[in-house]
Amino acid sequence: MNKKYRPIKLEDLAKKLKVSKVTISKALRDHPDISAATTAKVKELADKLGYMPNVMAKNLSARKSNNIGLVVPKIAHFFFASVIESIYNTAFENNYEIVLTVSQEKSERERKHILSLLSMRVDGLLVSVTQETKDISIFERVTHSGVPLVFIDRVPAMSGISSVTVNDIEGAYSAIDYAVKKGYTKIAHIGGFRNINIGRARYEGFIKAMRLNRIPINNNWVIEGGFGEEDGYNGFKKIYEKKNIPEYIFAATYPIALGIYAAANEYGLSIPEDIEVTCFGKNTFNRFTPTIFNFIDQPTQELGSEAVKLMIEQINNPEARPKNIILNTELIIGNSNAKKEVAG
Amino acid sequence: MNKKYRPIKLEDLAKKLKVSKVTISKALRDHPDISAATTAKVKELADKLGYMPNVMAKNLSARKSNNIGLVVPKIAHFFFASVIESIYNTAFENNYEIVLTVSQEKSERERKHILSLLSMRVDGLLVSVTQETKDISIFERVTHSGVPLVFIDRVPAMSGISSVTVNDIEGAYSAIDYAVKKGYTKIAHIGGFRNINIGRARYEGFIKAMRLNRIPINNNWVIEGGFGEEDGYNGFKKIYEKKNIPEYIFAATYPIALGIYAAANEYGLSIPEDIEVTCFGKNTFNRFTPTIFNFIDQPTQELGSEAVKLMIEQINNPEARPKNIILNTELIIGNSNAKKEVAG
DNA sequence: ATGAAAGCGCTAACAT
DNA sequence: ATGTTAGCGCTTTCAT
Repeated sequence: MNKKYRPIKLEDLAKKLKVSKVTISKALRDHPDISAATTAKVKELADKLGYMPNVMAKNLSARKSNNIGLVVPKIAHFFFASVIESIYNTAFENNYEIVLTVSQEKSERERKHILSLLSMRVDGLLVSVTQETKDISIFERVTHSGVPLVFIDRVPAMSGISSVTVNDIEGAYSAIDYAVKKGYTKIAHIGGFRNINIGRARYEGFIKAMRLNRIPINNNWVIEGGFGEEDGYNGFKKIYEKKNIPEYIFAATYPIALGIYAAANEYGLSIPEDIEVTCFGKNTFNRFTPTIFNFIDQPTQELGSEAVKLMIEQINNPEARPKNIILNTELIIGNSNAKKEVAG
Repeated sequence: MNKKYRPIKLEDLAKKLKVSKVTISKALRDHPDISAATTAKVKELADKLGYMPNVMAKNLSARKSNNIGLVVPKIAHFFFASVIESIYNTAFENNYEIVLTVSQEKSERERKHILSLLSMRVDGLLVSVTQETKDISIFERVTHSGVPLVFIDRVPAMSGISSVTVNDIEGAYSAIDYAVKKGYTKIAHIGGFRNINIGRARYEGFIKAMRLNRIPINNNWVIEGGFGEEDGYNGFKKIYEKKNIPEYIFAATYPIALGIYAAANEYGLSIPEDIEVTCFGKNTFNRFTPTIFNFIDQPTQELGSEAVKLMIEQINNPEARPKNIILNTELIIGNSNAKKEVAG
């Protein structure tokens, strides 16, 4: 290992070739100013010496980073892992780098990350907010800085900003509609915080479907909380303690459904035999295996790719008006899923 | 939106306060040179004006990035999502930024990413190689550049480099041992490519356990391929076509197991009733729900945190000798898992 | 076709 | 305690 290693720079190449830095710089970028002969010579030497441009210097000089900042609440969660992967792929295809940060559902951490991404002078910012984000001042600061902002799936209460989301109301509605058609009347909803769109819209879809189907809403069966496993777990316990068990639960997220499962299990209740559960999300890691939940499937790949495309549009055309893209969900019933996919 | 927005810089603050840039720079960093009074004044103004240091300039000047580059084959895969999340958390605690790139199991893409991370002058490089990586020249280039390198889980055939891995041989051994104790003799292995450690070690553990237990090895039942679902699917088909079905399959990864499940399903075979399957990995997204596979559980959180710690050690002490950390696995049998966790 | 000079925003070394 | 100078590695005028 070469301790005293110092990366070679333009100047080193320039000296060896007895030309100026500028010539090297231009040659490496195939600038028409430079003759084919010297360009070839420069490239050959650069290759031989393993020259690597210093991107910090390059970006500083160019006053742009070619980076898109990304802030998500979680990674180890199927929905986000899948969206992130899609974002990376789309960015790669378009020659952008993604700088990913993880807020761990903490709005304070989210704030810090956004500030440091702004400090990095990212060309744009892709954000899926935490479940506790209420203060939107940081986002106002972003737009005020002139940095394009696109929200993905989770959008704070704030207008005039581009976003890519799914039709949560429709999705929730379809889950309740399915239950009603199946003859259930004892229907519960364990939902997320309503300060952000997905919590609110899923709740609204639930209410709307209940009303239109004239199913009475039992307030003990409508729980508001976080989006995680512990929230589903606690939510179910709250319901159980009232000594009146629903037949069907619409959970706002897959982790919530897992928490419900765990709590039900403790009380000796089986899913889906005793209680049928439907949730947003789909664990495609398991797409071949049987599952005990029904899913309101979200198009994670599209969410990611549309968000990046929208971002690039905004970067290239800062005048563009904010655009809100809404994608559709699909209700997938329990094991029929596994069977269908395997058959297809 | 302020189109003509230009981020404020040290100089702007300096002018307003009628002091020099250096004073500002030092004040903001709490340099003892500067009096408490001016420091306070500077900070107040910086705050008011929303000053954000330009990290490109800062890093260029400081000749270090405070970034650690990370290259993984996949994100939307429980194992990697979990390791990545742990890496981000540990880096955050230690004030490092992670720059994540995804090779999508393509060694060519991996190479490109490593080069661009080197161009970014990352302080160190964390890599989990693709399943097809054979050419190690890029890694030699990294170490030759004096950039600390730590491999995570997947290590190419190359010595003298730090790594954090799990005890794959032991893990594989335990999976076979369990099968033998249960009375199975018709045992198959659908494994990954043996050009990288995890494919090779899992295969070796399998062979070793079979030999020590004096179980005959049927070559039709030992498949080498990739680590993905399609590889498990194709692997099982190959076995099935020989018209002799094993009782037990040890799959190298969770995706392979999923592929096996899908293929078995097509032939009308059930798992675990007709064939029992054990694989590396654990889908903690499902840790509460029953599962049809047995798992050789890998400590994903520790893999991530140990890797970052090791990396920081190497960054702080470039003289440090390479260290190879090997973590243990744990065999988890089917549904006992769900029951245990819920009970606990 | 090639090069000299200036500057991107910051920090470190050396005055004052 | 504060300021001056120089330089990080690159790109962009503007000459030649």
